[in-house]
Formats: sequence, C-alpha cells, structure tokens
Amino acid sequence: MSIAPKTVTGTKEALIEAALVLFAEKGFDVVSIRDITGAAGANVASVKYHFGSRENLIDVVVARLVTPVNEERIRRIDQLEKGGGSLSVRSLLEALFKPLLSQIKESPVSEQLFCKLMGRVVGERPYEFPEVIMNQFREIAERFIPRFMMAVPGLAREDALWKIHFSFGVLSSTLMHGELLKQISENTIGDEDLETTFTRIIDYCEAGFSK
Amino acid sequence: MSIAPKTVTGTKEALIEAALVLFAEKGFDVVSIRDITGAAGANVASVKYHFGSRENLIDVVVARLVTPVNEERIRRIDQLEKGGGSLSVRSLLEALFKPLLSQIKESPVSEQLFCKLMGRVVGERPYEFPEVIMNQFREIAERFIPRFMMAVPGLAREDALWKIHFSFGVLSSTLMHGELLKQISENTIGDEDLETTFTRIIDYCEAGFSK
DNA sequence: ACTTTTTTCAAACAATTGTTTGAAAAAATC
DNA sequence: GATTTTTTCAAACAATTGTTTGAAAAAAGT
Repeated sequence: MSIAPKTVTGTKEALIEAALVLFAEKGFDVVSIRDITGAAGANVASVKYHFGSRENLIDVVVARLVTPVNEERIRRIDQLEKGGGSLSVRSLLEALFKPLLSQIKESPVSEQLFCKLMGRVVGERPYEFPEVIMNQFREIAERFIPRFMMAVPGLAREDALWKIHFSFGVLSSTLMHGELLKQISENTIGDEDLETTFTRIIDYCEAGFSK
Repeated sequence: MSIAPKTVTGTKEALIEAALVLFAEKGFDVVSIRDITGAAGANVASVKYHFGSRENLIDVVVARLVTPVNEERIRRIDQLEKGGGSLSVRSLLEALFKPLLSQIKESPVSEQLFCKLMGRVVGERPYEFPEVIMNQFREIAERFIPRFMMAVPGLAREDALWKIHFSFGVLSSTLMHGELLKQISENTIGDEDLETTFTRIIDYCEAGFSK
C-alpha cells in the first residue's frame, strides 16, 4: 500500500482520461486510437491490450461518465420517495438533471469539456449503449415515469414519456451547444454560472409538464 | 426542351440525392465518398468534378435541405407581421417549426430519413455551416427574437434567447431520436402522425415561454 | 536468483479514406 | 462533320484507420 502520486496512474488510466478529453473535444467518430495513445503517451497497441478494442474503450469511458450520474439519480429518487406523498415535477426534474451537475464538479476535465462529452453521450448516437448502461436507464425509467404521472394529474403514460424525452432534449442540446448561444448573442450571454443555467433548464421543462 | 424521365436526373443530382439518403442514415462523418458515388452509380472522381470536394457536397446537401425551410420561416413571419399587433408565442413557434413539416412532405426520401437528416443538421455539429446559411439564421434570429420578447411581457432578450435555444433542442432531439422513444416504450408509442408530434412539441415549448 | 506473468513497444498488416491524374467517352458548338 | 467543351472513368496517390504480431522490457511471484 503505497502513496501513489497523482500523475502516475498507469497506462490504462491515462488512456481513459486522454480518450475522455479527446472525445469531448472532437466526438467519438473522429478521434483515432493514435490520437488517444499519442495524448496518453502510450503505444498504439495499448488500447488493444487494455481494452480489447476501440469500441470497448468507448464503452468504458461512457460507463465511467454515466454510471455515477445514474446512481445518484437512483439515490435521489429513493430519498424523495422516502418522504412519502406525491412528488412535484420540479423535484423529479432536479433528481434527473442535478446529478449531472454533481458529476461535472468533480470531473478531471474542465466544465466545458465535460458538458460537451456528456452532451454527446446523451444527444449523439454514434454507437449503441452497452447493455449495462441500458439497464441503468431502464431502471430509471421505471422509477421516474410513474412518479411523473402522479405529479401531473391526468397525465397519460404516453404523454409523460414524450415530455421526459423533450426534457432530455433540452438538457443535451444545451450541454452540447452551450457555446453556440454565446456566439449567436455576440457574447452578451453565456457567462453565467452552470447552476443558473440548470435552473433555467428546469424552469423551462417544468412549465412543459403543466397539462 | 425535352421531357426528361424522372429517373434521368444527371450525375450531379444523383450524387446529391444519394448523399442525402446516406447522410440521413449514418451521419456526415461516417459516409465516405465511395459510399455516395457507389449508391449514385457514379465514379469516385465525380464528386471532385461536380462539387470540388466532399465538404462542398455536404454544404450543397445541407443548403438544399435548410434553405427552403428558412425561406418559409421568413414568409411566415412576414405574413404574421402583416396582421399587425402582438404575436402569440404559439404562432411564432409554429412559424419556426412548421416549415420543417412542409419540407418533409415534399421530400424525396422517407419521412423518417428526412427527420433524421434534418435533426443531424440542427443538432449535430460536425462541421461549420456555410456562410450563406449562417446569414439565413441570423436574419431569422433578428426577426423572431424581438417578437418573442413582445409576446411575453417582461421577457428579457437573454431569456428569450435561452428559451428559443431550448425549443430548438426539443425539436432536434425529437427529430433525431424519434425511434428511440418507440423503442423505450416497447412500441406503445411513436406510431402517431408527425403533425401530432409537432403539436406535442409546440405545446411543450409554448408552456416553457410562460414567464 | 530464477521463473512466470504482465506490460510495453516498434513494425507491419490490410482496409479505407479523400483526392488526383490523364486519357477516353459523350455532348455541345460551330 | 469537325472542333471544342463537358463529363466520365479506371487507376493510382498519399494518408490514415483499427488491428495484429512477436519480441523486448518490466513487474510479480516463487
């Protein structure tokens, strides 16, 4: 049991982190194995050795990114349900979205990069989610959908699904193209805190659930 | 002046249409020139000859897709403003989104494919818009933003920008991942008319503008 | 110290990428 | 019908892709 310096994390870890940054910057499709191994200071063959294939590495990166978020979502809905009674749309949206904020804060990469990558994971679909993650989402859906239906009296399951889908659209497009807004508004916008932006998103989505 | 059979549209046109279908199916990044020329029954070099480069071909495809939509947006806001007085948020959203519906209807490819491609254009950003199209968007922004501000008393420009941005997020994510919802809901959803879906989207976004 | 396992690495692999060439073929122009 | 222009095409180009090899190096186990 030794005290390992932060910078010495081993090749495997270095690959994951390098891939994280590069995927965030350029997208999954465009980044090559050589880009990744180059940035990580590792050999081209190291990806095959440690992950088996490029696709597997992507899965690992995505899992590392998404899993803690989904876990916090479950924790939050647990907590909410512990209170008993009906839950508000707002509290449900917060339980779905705010875990992203938590994760962003303790991310090794910059807030902006993390947002882009997470946005890609949610919004882009260049590949299929690994089954592990699909199951996470299924569980979340099972937990949240009935709660949304209870929160808005008379809301059919079909409508709830659509509205949740729309809400994730708002979230992902904002994460991915946050800087676009800054650019369009000639930099009069976008300097605000990320939490403020999340409040904006939740405000907007909450209104969309009003029947 | 001869009566040209539909199927004989020339290589250039065939390339555009083949590219349209392939881009819609697989995304801009993934489709190669050989995919396109192969599907179009043309030579590999034909892209260079007719368009100069792969990137130019993409621009042409995107322009062909987006331009008529933007033109109809301008026509619609013209028409709305002709009436005088304040415009409702709903009418503005319809003026922004319904042109997509019109275009989808007279599209050479299937509704589903068209949706995916349009969603990619709006939501994915693998490349920069050509300047012509950026100008279209700028004009639309200039026309619509003040109208949204008038439609919602007390709505700051900054807030209007955010909400419009969110609304486009809803639109694009729905276009891109429409079939995802069908899949999640185990096919209990998604068979509805596209116009119904657009009404859903507009309903949802309209609510988001309520201060 | 020796053996075994894990890990790294340069080099090469086969496949695919966008682009370019230069000469045919087709069409248009005169 | 001859000339010019436009268009097609097979072939090759240089670059990059993910993957694989087999041997060297490092680490771990005994």
